[in-house]
Amino acid sequence: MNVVNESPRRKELTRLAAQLFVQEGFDRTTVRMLAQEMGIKSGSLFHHFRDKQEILAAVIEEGTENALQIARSALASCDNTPQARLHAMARAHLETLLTDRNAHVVALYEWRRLDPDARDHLSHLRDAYEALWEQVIDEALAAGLIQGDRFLVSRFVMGALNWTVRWYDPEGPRKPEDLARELIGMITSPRAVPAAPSTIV
Amino acid sequence: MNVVNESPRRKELTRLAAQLFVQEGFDRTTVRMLAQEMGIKSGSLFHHFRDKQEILAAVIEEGTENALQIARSALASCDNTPQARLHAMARAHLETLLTDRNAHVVALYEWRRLDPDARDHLSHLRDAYEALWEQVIDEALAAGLIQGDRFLVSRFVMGALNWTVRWYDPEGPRKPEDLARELIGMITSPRAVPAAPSTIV
DNA sequence: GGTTTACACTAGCGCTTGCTTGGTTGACCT
DNA sequence: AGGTCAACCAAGCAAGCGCTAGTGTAAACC
Repeated sequence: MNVVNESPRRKELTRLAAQLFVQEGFDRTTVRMLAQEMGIKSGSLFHHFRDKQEILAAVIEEGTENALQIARSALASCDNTPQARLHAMARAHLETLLTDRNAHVVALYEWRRLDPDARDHLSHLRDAYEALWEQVIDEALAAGLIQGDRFLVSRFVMGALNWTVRWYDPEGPRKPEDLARELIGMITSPRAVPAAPSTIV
Repeated sequence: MNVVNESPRRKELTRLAAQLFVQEGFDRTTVRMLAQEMGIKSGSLFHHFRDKQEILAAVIEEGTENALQIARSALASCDNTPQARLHAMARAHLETLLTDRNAHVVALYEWRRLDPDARDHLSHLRDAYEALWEQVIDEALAAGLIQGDRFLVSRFVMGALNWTVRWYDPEGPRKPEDLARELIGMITSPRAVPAAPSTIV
């Protein structure tokens, strides 16, 4: 049995599982359904994963690690101003929700189906991601770009962003860039909003 | 079998079901667990509800109708300024999340477990509620209190508010009033934020 | 050439699920 | 006294569940 997400085969199976978990929900997705989607028989599934729980954990781990990596590189490559960093985080968050949508929907909706061990491990990953946000928001507060309580502002912002998975349509006219700009514009003082990056037409 | 939520007995059973659905999730809550929590045998449950699905629909219907009613009376009894109406809606929303927490958590997390008929009926209720929000936000936009795209602003605000069910602690120091004030303060221009109501110390 | 490894198969065990059936109880009405 | 009705119960059915056991096979390695 594979134990790490490194195996390409396992990675592909994880991706398929994420899709089914979104469609049906974790509990209603049976191992037989998973196996069929993967083109194998249900027994063969347990060669790749110890049990059904481990598939859920793999899905969430994959998505969260990607989000963390994207956010870090977005912060590393943007201007070093509070505005630019805030914008980069929002944009990175929304782009992750687009490219890794299934995994993130699963993470948001099925978190409580994780057993305690997996939840413990994965909450460290999630905390690392949220810490990035809180740091960027702290900088914006210190610069007077936004006002309010540090804790509440970060919760509100992450709530607004995470909620997008319930209504955002990737096929629609609005791009992640647009959403990010609008959100940052909404929470910053009007006079403080910088011009949009030059990539926008 | 009862068919309306009017029966007091059924209303009480619905309340208990909401609690279990939050604790365990809809799919993992068995009819035997529900029956035990209600102090009856599993077969007796089907005297009150046609099937398990109907219990879920009853829970969500109850919560949404309460939210709608509270929001309407909050709007009816507040000052007729965009600020006051915005604030009243946010506060009403958060207070509903507090008093009817279980039902709302179920509505947010288990919506997709509804069968198409129930979903159709309940989405009309939900649309009526969201229409209240969009109206109030339109007024705030027209008054120049906030800026941005009508659609996006309302989604962001509702996202921030709904997300509170994931982190808000009713036992903590922050009251719904505080959260509402902070959120409105965050999205409105600083100079436009009115003084807090006199009930705040 | 023999052994190991990765991946897949068939068959089915033991258990739980939502729901049904047929019948009982006790409060209330006429 | 006789009838009604909501509320409940004991028992169990058919279907589906996660997972295991044991086996086959083709490629990779020594």
